[in-house]
Amino acid sequence: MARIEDVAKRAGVSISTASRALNGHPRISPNTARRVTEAAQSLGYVASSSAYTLATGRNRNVGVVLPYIERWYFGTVLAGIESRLMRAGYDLSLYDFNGSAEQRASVFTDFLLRKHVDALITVAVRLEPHELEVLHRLDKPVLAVGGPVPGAATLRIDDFGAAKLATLHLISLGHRRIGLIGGDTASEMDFRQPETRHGGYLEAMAESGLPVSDTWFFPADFTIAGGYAAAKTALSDPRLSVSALFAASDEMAIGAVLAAKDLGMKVPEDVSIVGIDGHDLSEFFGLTTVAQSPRDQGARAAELILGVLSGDQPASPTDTLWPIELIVRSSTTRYHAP
Amino acid sequence: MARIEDVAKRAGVSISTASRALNGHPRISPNTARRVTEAAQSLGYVASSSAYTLATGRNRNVGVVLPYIERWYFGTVLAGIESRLMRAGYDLSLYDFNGSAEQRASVFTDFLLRKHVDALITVAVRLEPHELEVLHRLDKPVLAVGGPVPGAATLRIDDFGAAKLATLHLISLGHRRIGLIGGDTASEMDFRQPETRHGGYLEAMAESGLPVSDTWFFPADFTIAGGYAAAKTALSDPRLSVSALFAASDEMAIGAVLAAKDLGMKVPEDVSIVGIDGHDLSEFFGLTTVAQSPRDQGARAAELILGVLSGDQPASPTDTLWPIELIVRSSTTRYHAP
DNA sequence: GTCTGTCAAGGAAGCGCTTGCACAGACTTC
DNA sequence: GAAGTCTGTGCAAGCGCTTCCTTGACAGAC
Repeated sequence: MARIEDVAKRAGVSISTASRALNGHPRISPNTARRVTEAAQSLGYVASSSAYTLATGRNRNVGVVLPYIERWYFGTVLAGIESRLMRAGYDLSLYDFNGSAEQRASVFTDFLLRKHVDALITVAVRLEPHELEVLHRLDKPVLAVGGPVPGAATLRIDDFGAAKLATLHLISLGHRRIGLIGGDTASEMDFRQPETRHGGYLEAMAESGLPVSDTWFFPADFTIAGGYAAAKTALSDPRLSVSALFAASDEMAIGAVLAAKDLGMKVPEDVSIVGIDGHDLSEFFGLTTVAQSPRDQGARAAELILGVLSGDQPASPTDTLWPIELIVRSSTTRYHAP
Repeated sequence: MARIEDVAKRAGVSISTASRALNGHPRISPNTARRVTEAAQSLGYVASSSAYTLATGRNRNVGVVLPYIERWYFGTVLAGIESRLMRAGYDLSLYDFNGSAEQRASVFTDFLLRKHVDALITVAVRLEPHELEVLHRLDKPVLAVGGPVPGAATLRIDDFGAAKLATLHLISLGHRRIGLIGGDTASEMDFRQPETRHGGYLEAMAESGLPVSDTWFFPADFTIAGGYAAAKTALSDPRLSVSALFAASDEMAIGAVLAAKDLGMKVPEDVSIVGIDGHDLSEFFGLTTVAQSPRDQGARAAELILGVLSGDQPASPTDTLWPIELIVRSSTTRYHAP
């Protein structure tokens, strides 16, 4: 592997000149710059990242912390982050918890402390106080996507407002008895959305002067199967007679659509269903949803962090709200008495 | 941030002794080792990874190359790799193509050359010759999961055999006219499975003396929506009258199940459907499938690579076959004439 | 009582880069 | 024409580790 010394020799300049030429410093004559670039090219030279890091303290590397990779939302945010980061020549180090407490602990006690990353993006994680302290001690830019991290910049949708909007949509269609498929305790541990969205639903109901029954809440685990099971209960108990369901995620909403069909009910004639997320599959299932765009949010998050790292942006902990959009499809319709 | 010098000072030893103590070298008295460990602990010392790398040439970092993160199979393999890697104290650098040719190119012309990773795991990518050459020149252990990379070790299922097994399952149930929902040209570009699985289907049919019609092949893009569209065509053309469908992935098979239902057909009474993968959702949809376990494969892949890196395993390019399992659920049944 | 071998610990080089400082020469400016 | 300002380049220190080589202390062998 070629070292910078080889490049310098071949271009007939000193090592320092070679370094400056390759890094695009001013005060290098165009002619020299060209010779160095050509020498590097012909030798296939690529700077060793560890030497670069040791000398500069910069890593060209951003860490991403998230609870699961294999779920649609997280994977999609990650894809967005990665594409923007790579375009800027930045590496991405992945730290996911994989649902394991010890893996999670090791991220904070070991990995993050290795000075391997210049900045951190967290995706919808709900941090414990001592984890937060680790983050602050790192003294590196931190950006939280999809859920606030105290003291850090944030990029998120208004989850509360999104849930309220979805619920108000149902209410505006004349629905009065609206069930909620929300998060169970396990999912609340891992990320923040469940309870915030629950709150939006409650406020929409309250503001519209509608009563809410505890029996209209059906906890689930944010998966299709979970939403299916919850909806089956919700729709087959004759005492409840909800005419619409709001699911706190599209995946659960899709499960609800499938459950309704399996119960011989027609969507939306017999039951209206609305979700949140704008999941890839929501269009396929004709689901009315409040869409966010995780991929674009990820890309934007990377952009914000890159801005801070390049010094263009101040590192102030700003709270950026990502726009949401109500997409009405064929899973919701006007209420009519059975 | 504490440096090793601080640790040494605090423990009252030289830097070199501190280093050896922290790395568990022999020839350090137990007493000294303890003092150094305690000093490190109390200072919250973590070795700088770039200094470590520069001095040793080792990175404690494995790169993972894959075409998409947000698809179930890839995300799940990735989760498996990550969990095993973290357990060994290894970082993971993510390089995905994101469906972008230039992003893909930059992985090979830039990122991989930075000496940032000790080894590479590729997931189901179909490498171009010049990409392969880059890999070989890196002179680092490479492991290919889910699809061979010439000259590298491989961990994969027998895709050909899996497809054959799925098809033979249908044949053994008396089906004769079996449609194939396989890969379209776009998906064949990105990864290898489509055409291999196609081959397995053809061989099963041929060995059983069954004719195959070109009109029984329905290309799709390996998604639920794609499988749905393909199955709708397959099942609604009266000239075809296929009694069973083999889909080259569970996601397409799920789409097929939904299409059948929407056409008013009963699964499996009116049409049997089988997939490949053992997708998280396959159980939910009662899908008969040939299951692999991407998560376990990922973990195993990481383990194999770690073995090579630690010197326990030779770096010989072995081809490891991961077992597959036919899981019969409620989407397939014995053929009976309409 | 000297010699050799073993063990624990330290000195210092070196990994491959960046960058502050020094310096030589060319170009202004009065 | 001397003093001062730019420009372009080189020297060498230093980033924080690991590890080869050496040293010193001590025990057992002769």
